[in-house]
Amino acid sequence: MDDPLDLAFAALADPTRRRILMLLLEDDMAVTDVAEPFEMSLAAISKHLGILTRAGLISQEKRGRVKWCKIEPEALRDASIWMQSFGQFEAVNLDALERFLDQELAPEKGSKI
Amino acid sequence: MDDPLDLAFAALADPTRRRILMLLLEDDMAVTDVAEPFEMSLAAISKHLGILTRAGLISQEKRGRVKWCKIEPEALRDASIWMQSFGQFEAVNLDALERFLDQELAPEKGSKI
DNA sequence: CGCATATTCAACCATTTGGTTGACGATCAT
DNA sequence: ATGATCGTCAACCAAATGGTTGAATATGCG
Repeated sequence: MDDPLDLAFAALADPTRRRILMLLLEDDMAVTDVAEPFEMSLAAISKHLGILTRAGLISQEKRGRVKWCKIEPEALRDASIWMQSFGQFEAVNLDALERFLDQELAPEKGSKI
Repeated sequence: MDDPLDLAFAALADPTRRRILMLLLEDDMAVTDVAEPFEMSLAAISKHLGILTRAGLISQEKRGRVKWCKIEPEALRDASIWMQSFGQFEAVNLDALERFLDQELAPEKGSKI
């Protein structure tokens, strides 16, 4: 029920949350700044951040009135290891990586990040 | 909405479906045989298989009255790549990564992206 | 043909999800 | 102290999810 893999995969299943992770890959950010590129209420982003936090994919630390969000790549490892158990995924092939990044980063390029 | 990654991660988020994938890792199986270890109706398993199929994680081929389910690692690869990009490039500044990829792919890589 | 097997479909149900809005508690600046 | 900013909470909503059951559709067998 509370299998960490459930939480991690479910968290990753939402494109907004994956975009958030991509943002945080660049730098730690305050909640408000995370929300800025999205056409969505701050409360909605706050919920997404809560889901990412519960999944262990990010951590949040409050300093003053600002809550800083930081990516926690370790949690991704378990999910990654699960997939490796299929044995058929060797090293990342560069073309595939490029295709992925092109697709995933495209929305960010439009905005000034 | 129809992002393949959405479908793949959402499919992986359910423990029943992950168990099904583990089963299919051993061998191709008929729907009924997939369902056998689960305390759940056949219809429920059939739905799960549909979700896995739509996500591209398995394929189903009907031979006679039996529908054979087969694991399809390709879709898992994209998801795996997505996660590995965090593990591997966590500390890399994205600009640098993009510059690296541009440089790596710029010379006449006739790939249609 | 007639029956059993394999699988899906359709309708239904409870719960979860992803979003909204408005009020609220903290914290900082003047 | 006043007021602006940061973020969450609570209540609500529509839609999706994961399950059920019972009927329906193929297909194979004797």
